[in-house]
Amino acid sequence: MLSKKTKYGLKALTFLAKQDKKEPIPIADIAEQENISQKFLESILLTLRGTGYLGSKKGKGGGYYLIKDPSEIPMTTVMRVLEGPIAMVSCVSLNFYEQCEDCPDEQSCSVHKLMLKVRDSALEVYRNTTLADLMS
Amino acid sequence: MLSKKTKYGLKALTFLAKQDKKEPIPIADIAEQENISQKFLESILLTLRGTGYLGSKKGKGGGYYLIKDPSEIPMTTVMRVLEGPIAMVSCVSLNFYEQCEDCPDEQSCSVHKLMLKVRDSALEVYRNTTLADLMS
DNA sequence: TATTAATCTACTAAAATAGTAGGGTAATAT
DNA sequence: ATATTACCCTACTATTTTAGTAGATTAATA
Repeated sequence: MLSKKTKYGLKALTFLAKQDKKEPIPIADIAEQENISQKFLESILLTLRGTGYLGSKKGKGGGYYLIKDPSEIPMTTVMRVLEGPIAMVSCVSLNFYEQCEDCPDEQSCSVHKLMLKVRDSALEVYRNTTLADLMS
Repeated sequence: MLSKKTKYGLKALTFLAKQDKKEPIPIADIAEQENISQKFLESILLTLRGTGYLGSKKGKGGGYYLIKDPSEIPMTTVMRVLEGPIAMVSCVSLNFYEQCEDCPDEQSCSVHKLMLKVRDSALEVYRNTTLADLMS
């Protein structure tokens, strides 16, 4: 299941992408519009800032805003930051690879075989989907 | 992340598929060979029996065995029984559909849009992969 | 200087995961 | 008849994740 963190993060990004003017939007506004706990959203946006796609400004007139065009924001980065590894087992993870401690041979492991396929197909979706695709 | 339940279930199924003779294999043997807690495996195999692909026999000479040919056992069924819905959000689930309580409009929801694509791609993998594909 | 709004730190309650431990019942082969 | 093995329960536990809440601090702006 997708975590609420990811769900809210995606909704917030889409909300920001939909704004006409690229002025900063306060967390409170996003939280209210998208029906998200403000404090929770606070930490989510902070996490998302780490992608480099999101900028923030303090003080009056401050808030969050997109740095890049939605079409330049692929879901791969967003999902990795919010949800963690795209792979369902660490032994097929590109960015978070780890050997399974109980697995004697990766090449002959049935779980490895299946999860490799699943990862590839998910990765293809995330790579070919940008924030712009989610706006319409 | 894939649960150990699913991981162990897949390993057990593959183990059974690899047997030359289709005689029943005791749980204890599978557990030992695949390095799985016997009690845990017990409950997993019981769950898997619900798919109709797995048979069991009590008493001496008893155990678990495949009813169908591995090539006729698609991962869709196996994954649904072990891991639950293939969809990452209930609003895109085929077998476990539920409306999101916080979502005013499914059609315009960015999460819905993305997760629909992810579900489709995962489903394609699971539908086109059978137990036979995991054996080699 | 006051206000606004992001940032940081710490804590918590509930649920899920991954088991362990132990009991008894039912079927079957020898 | 006995041993073996699946089946089916209950109950407990330890760890991790999830989804927050609360409150203090820092920075920018009017």
